[in-house]
Amino acid sequence: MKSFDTADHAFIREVNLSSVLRLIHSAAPLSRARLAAETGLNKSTVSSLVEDLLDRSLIHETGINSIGTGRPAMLLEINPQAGGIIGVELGVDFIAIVLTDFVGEILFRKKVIADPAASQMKTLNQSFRLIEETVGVCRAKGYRILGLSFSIPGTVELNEGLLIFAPNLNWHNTPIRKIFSERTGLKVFVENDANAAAIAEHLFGVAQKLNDFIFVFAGVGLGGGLFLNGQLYRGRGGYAGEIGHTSIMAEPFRLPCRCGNLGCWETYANQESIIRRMQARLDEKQDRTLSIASIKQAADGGDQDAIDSISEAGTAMGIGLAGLVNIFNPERVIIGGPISVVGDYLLPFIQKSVNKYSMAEIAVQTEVSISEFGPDASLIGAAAIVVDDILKNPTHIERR
Amino acid sequence: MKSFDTADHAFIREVNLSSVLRLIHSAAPLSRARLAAETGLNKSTVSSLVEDLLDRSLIHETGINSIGTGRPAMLLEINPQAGGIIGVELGVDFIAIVLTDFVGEILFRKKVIADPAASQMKTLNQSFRLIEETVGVCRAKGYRILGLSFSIPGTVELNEGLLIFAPNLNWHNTPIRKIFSERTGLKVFVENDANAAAIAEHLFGVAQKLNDFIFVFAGVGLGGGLFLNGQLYRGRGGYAGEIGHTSIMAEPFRLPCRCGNLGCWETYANQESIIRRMQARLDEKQDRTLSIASIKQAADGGDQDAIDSISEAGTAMGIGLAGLVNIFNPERVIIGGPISVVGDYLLPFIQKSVNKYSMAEIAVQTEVSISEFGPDASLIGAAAIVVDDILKNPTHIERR
DNA sequence: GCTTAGTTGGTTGTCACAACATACTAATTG
DNA sequence: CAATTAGTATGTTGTGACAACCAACTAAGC
Repeated sequence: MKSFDTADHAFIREVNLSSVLRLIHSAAPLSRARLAAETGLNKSTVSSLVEDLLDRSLIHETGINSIGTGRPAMLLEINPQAGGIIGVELGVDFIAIVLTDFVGEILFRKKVIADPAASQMKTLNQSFRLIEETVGVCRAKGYRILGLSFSIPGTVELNEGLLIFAPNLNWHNTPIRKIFSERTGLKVFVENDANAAAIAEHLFGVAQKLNDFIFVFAGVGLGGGLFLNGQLYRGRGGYAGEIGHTSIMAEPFRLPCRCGNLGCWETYANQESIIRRMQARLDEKQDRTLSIASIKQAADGGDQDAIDSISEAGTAMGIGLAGLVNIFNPERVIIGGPISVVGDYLLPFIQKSVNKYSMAEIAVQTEVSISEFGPDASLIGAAAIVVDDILKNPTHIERR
Repeated sequence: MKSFDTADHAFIREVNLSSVLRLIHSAAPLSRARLAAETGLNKSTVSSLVEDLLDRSLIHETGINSIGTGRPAMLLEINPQAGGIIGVELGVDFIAIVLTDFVGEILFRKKVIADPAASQMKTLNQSFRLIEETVGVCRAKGYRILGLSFSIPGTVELNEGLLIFAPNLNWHNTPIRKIFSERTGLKVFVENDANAAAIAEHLFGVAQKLNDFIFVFAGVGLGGGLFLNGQLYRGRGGYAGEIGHTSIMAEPFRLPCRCGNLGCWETYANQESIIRRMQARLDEKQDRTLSIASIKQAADGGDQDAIDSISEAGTAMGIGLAGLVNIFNPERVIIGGPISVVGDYLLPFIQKSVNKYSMAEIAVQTEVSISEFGPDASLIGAAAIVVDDILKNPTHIERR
């Protein structure tokens, strides 16, 4: 549906408040005078907006800059103590929770095992108890709670905060927001895990100030968080980002994919593919159960089989990414999720095959990075969603 | 670069003028009262905005609706005579020009052969003469000229109206806007051909009111116009949309691609691939020079070889599209460009393989269509760019 | 050390502008 | 005539722009 959104005075104010707040977020510390110069707003307007943001406790005055001639400037920064944010990641066999402040610093975190076979109700209750505990921690610090946010491996409807379908959890049409806002009274956000991770990178990670980048969440499969034209792209029904299901011509064997086809890219480049490659090498020598952690350990110890297994997956990863780079001409591609523990071994091979298989003039414009958040990208991302909402709509937080 | 755009009174006015104008564009005829109801704006505000748009001749009062009780409404529509728009398509071996009115109706068109070996200067002069002729036609009708717009098979920088690189023309860094605005005094727009075609579909074609769709321009290669979140997506340097260069596993043979790799999707699905398939079938029988037009003729005559050649390309097209459908979860995929002359034969095979190879829950949300503009999509698109600019920024047109 | 000029930061008061609320007029049906 | 819907006129409110101002400092000359 096309939008015919209109504007009024309140909208102007919201836009300008957001501009000032986001500028402080990305370039703090800043004086009122610098803000006026950078935004093009009048000095008096900036003063009024800053006062408003101070009233909402979203920023604070943090010191005086007396370098140079003239009156020293009062510097402004984001106020980390604006409030606490609770992020929850619902995994297939775990629930992770984090409490952060308004600048994404972790104040408290906890992770518990969840039984994949347990009922939805049981898992939700388990989450609720974790949330209650975290709320307690937050209140003990004297922070108000700015929001409660869920990162979920599935498709999501944003307006209603509805989980449409999570294949690995086997949950359908779960009204997450309704359930948790009723039980906690908090403002509840729900987002897909790869999208959440992309927001984390945009606000706190290696994609700050970028308009066009792709987050590749590599774990069981390959999920993409597409950040395009300065915003997340979700597609018609929230399914956008299923990047793993194009066939690539990297290797002769073709494995069945969870999507029903053969030879999909993700079967060559996901976490499992590294284990499989290692297994194939070891079969002739010995037999033991492998994990991505144990393979990393072997690689750290100089085991060539481990290093080769990771390298091959990296090459396959890069071949698929090359196609995405051609399609999106992104500023950056970020690899995250469980696979990022072996990121240092993967990266050079990914970069090499991206450069080899994507068009030269596009490849030179693209950087490939490993997420700094490692396996926590989605969890941090849940919290980042709340920060993002406030940066875009500062009036969501009350003046006082 | 991130944007910290600010808002002021003029911005509110622009937003609201645009909202009203776009609503009239998409749902005319409408009364002021309906506009107020649909936009949520106050009745008096709508009256003021409508008067403004009338002053700019962008809309006109077109009749009275006296159905039902109460005072009859004065209906408003887009004014086709708001002005003329000149669209130019620079092809490899032709220059096409079109004059349209403000609702995209063609008032005049012409196409001339261009020598691919000729100097850039010569081709530009040839274009200039065509433009002069078209300006004459427009002036003779008493229309002002709203803009001059170029659709180009290459990469473009929008702010400067600069052609960065067009591989098939072998033009680099050509300042199209500078050249033509100096020589004609008109407002000049420059856009990539696939992007222009996407805009044409959005304003006048089968993508009206859609927020997320993909236009596939199939000719020499496969170019994509990506319309996402209600706007064109161009990527970091304007290169986005190179969709043709992922390898697909459709067929055993692997042909070299213009990008330097082997077995790219576009080598199986572009216009040339149909000719090649037909050639292979005919080699054993006879020898003659083939074109897409002659193959269509054969298919129309019931020639099974021709029909099969097209079908195979359609299947290959669908396999590649399935990957894009998974990535973008679009509302629609539109096939256009030179290949669309055989669109009726292609479409069922494309649809079939899209459904087969993309994820089921995503495939059901996606429609595949052939462009109604056929080979003219990019040319109409050039004109559509100007309409789009005015719909978004009505104040670009003077009050009088 | 004192004075003065110059520079930069930030506030105050006035204005213009756009949307809004309200009350009105206009034109139709029954 | 009442009821209904379309559209206008008037005054209010909220917003940013602008210009003038005050505030706080540095630099330079005596």
